Amino acid sequence: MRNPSSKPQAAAAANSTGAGASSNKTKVGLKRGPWTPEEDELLSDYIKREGEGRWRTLPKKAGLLRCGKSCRLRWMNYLRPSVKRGHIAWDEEDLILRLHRLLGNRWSLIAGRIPGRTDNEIKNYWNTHLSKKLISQGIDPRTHKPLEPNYSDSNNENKASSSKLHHAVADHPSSSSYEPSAAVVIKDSRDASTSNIPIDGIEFNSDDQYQNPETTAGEVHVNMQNADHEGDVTYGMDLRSSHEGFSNEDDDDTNYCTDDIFSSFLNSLINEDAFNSPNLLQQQQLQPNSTSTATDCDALISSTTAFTFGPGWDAPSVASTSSSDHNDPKLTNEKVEKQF
DNA sequence: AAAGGTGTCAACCGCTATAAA
DNA sequence: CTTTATAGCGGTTGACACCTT
Repeated sequence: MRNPSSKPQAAAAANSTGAGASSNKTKVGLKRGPWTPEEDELLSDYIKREGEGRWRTLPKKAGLLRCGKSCRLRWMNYLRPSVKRGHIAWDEEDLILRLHRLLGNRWSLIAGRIPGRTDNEIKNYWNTHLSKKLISQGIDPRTHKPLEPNYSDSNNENKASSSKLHHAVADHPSSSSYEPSAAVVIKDSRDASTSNIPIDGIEFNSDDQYQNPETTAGEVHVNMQNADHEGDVTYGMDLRSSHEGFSNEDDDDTNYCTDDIFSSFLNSLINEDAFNSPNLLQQQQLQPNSTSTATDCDALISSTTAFTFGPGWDAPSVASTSSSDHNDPKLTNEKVEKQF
């Protein structure tokens, strides 16, 4: 197995053909493939001077023979100072698992909750590690439920294009085949599909799921029926904004809310999820050698804007012993309210 | 030691959403 | 309303390092 931390330098140093590129120069003389240190420097210097944005014109101004898209990707996934590289810690992995269970293949959303990690990195990590890990534990990575006996067969039948075996486990489009039982309907404004998110103990507007994206666009209806807090809470949210934070410019509609609200909402879902998931508890029990501590998690979480977990998230042992507290939607709601 | 297989991940592709002209 | 530019997303590819035989 390769040392992941050594890869960036190696990749950056490689200056010939690149991943996904059949030739080095195509499309009117634009260079493709791995970035050289010189190109990285040009791009970094330019962005430090001029700032991000205007990607189409950036390469020319920066003296790069790359398309703007490639520049943007390189900056976002590699050169940005905030990008954290290296091994994904256990608590990060755990958070990815929880978020994937909630959100499906919404890599950008997941990445937005994990400081310093990019969607590409998380997607790769999921495809290469976590999905296999779940399968080895008898868990369907698409649904986070126990695998069906014929999982592999049906999965392969539905494969459309990937020819590599190791891609098969990752070949689960975010919504088309992902049909958990429960139901948060999250409509991505960019996307005609919806995510159907399983959350035990919370009932979510199940009538509309998958059927009518228009009627549910941008909204999550949460009906906390088993709580002291009765009545519906409607969250309108632009999921695209999660990466950069909300603009707060188009909040004419009072139903629409800020990133903080979405953050809090998601936090509450994660907390709910954390204490209602046998799979996660099982997984946590499978990590006896984990060095993760509450401090680790605190450090991770504190660096995220408006991202506050309750104490029960900190350590698996707490989750297993005080789950009743964290199943209490009242507490979850109080945490949400504290955000304001 | 060599060949083939496998795993990893940076980079690419195609597509959609949004804003501005 | 249409067109164009820009930004961003998820899925996929392929080079390369490592592993196994």
